[in-house]
Amino acid sequence: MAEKRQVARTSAGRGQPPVTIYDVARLSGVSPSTVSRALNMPGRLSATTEKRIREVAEAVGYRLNPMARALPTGRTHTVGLLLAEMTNPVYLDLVRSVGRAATSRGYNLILAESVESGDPENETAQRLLNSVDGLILASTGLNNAQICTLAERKPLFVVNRKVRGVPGVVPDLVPGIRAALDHLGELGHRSLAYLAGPPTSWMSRHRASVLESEAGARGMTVSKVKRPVQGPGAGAAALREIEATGASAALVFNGLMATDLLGACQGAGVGVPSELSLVAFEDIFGAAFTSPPLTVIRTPLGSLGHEAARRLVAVLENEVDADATPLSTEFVLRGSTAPPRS
Amino acid sequence: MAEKRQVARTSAGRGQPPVTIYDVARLSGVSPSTVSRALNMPGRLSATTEKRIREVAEAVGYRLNPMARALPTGRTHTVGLLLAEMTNPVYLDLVRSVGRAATSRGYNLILAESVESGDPENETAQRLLNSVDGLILASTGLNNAQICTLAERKPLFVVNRKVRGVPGVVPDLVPGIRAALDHLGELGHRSLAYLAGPPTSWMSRHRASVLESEAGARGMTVSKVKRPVQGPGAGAAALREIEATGASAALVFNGLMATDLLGACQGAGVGVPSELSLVAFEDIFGAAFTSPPLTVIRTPLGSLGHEAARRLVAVLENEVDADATPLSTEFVLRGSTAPPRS
DNA sequence: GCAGGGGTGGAAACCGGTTGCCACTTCTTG
DNA sequence: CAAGAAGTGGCAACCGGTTTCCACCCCTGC
Repeated sequence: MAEKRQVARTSAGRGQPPVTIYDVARLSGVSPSTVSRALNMPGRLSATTEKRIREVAEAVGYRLNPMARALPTGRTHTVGLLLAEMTNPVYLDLVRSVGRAATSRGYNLILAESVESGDPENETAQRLLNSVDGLILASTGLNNAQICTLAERKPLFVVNRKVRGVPGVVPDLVPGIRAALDHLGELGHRSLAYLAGPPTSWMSRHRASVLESEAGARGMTVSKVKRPVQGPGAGAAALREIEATGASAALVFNGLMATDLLGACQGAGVGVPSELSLVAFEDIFGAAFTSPPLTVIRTPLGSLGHEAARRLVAVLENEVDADATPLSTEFVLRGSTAPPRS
Repeated sequence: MAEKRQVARTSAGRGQPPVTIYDVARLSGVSPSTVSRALNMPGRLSATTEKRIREVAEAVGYRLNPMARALPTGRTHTVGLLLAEMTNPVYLDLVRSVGRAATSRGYNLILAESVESGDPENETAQRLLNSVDGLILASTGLNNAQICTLAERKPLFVVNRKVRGVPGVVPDLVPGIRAALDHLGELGHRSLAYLAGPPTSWMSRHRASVLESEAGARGMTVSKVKRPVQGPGAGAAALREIEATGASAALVFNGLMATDLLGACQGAGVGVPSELSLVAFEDIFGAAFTSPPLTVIRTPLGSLGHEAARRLVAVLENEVDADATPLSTEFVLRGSTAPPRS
């Protein structure tokens, strides 16, 4: 007789227990299945009962339990965004745009940062993967094989990296790099240096390769400078390496390293742009305020995130494959370039 | 006989269906409940069966289905972070620290931004609330009543705002403001202006009030300047308002507005700090690179987020109420202040 | 007058875990 | 040596929805 609840609700949520479709069903004199249909199969029921049930649901403040829905359908209406590390302020844009694109289609965003590298990141990805319907990977340290394995389990998009067999969103580097090299060429630079990013970064290698081919086409040379170990003194170390190449202009993997390098230049009395021209990849907030303001090749990370999320949701909703909109880099001329020192 | 699956799995996830505890149970010759106990009630079973089950689970690659667990327990192991708008780069710190604190305790982070204001934000909050175990509100446009209503449903923490009856995390403004005013006082400033933030911002009002009382104690006056409508020209408008007050130094609600104002000063030929001293609340990335570099009162948003998440999880885990660690603002002297013009 | 078809709504299985209760052993202990 | 306690593990209910059948009703059309 006595209905004893076997499973105790957690005491975390104070207040009365949430109202379920069973409550709504009882109150409107129909069966639970009918309530379910009224709420998400418009037209399946007679207009009058549908309306009545809707009103009752509204009146008693019914709210769907996403977990309960997820169990039978297997769909959580959630997308995951995995970042290896997001110290770089540009990621704010990425996170925002992915979040907005997701919520605009009724999806929630689960954000995960795997500060650790290697296996832990894979572990994080695996865990994340069974809480979400689809995953977006950005700035990942995972290798291609790991990414492919993940992609077999759930729809997945990679941002800023190309992995064979896995859909990805990558901007076209050529326009930005061409404009930058044209500009540097007109100023008279012939010998350039590229300060690379982390060795695991596909994008860093990609930039180096585009840089090299475009520079070659213009009769310029590019020396690749490995990124020094990060931390205090990294900027100064990078500066020494760059000077050792004899380059008159440097292209820097990202805005953070560029501001760091700029600081090192000031500390070492190296004039920018009088003695060394600087062009940074990525237009971080603040790049316009440095002195001199940084000339950059802007990567549209916001658009990349939006695009990735948009296409991911399209896949999740079984829509005809959303055609990829092409995304491009853009050269933004500010003040950190000048003709080489005679 | 024929076991027909009534509920079709979505086709989204390719590959074989995930392995469940039923599979593990069958493979190790025990009942599903025993598997459940083996996996999350260490010691409840005999050591040998527990070990055997664990090995089988590991071997077949069993992964818990979080949704299935959430249904009976009511716990999703997820915390929500709701931001009204996160155009401000300082929020990256907040998001990261909340995310880290959450994942370090085994919780996922669901991030939501409600760009709209008013009711839509409340709607977002309500929806978010039944996907998570607890919620953190930052920079919210919600009113106190709405926040209290939310707090009745699930554990909730507010960041950078005080709401009666709802736990919150707010830094102590006094140290930062005292140091700033002492500094300005020594330089000889007597008449200050406070460029306020959005009228809905509790923190803006709080800063104004602390500013006023501390200034009064030093024989200084503070004129409150309302924030002009944002957009191009906002900085110039703010500058005119500030000049109209006759103040020789201005304190600005946040770093974004401060860099904007700084740009307007440069545009209008107003020397900073020679003609107008500037102090910004919030130490945004880039504030150190402006010219002159911005002197700021730093708000430890990262620590605030960490603290909020830490205490929230403590509540969710029914731990003895974690004692709040006091958080304080800090004055960072850079280059945007000088003695008043004669 | 009756077969057939569309419109409505209910019963019940199921998703994959968790947990209260109980039965059966095995070990203490008086 | 009997009684009670502790240790093990199975049964089955339950969380809150979704979805497949199916039954029933009413309306057509021949």
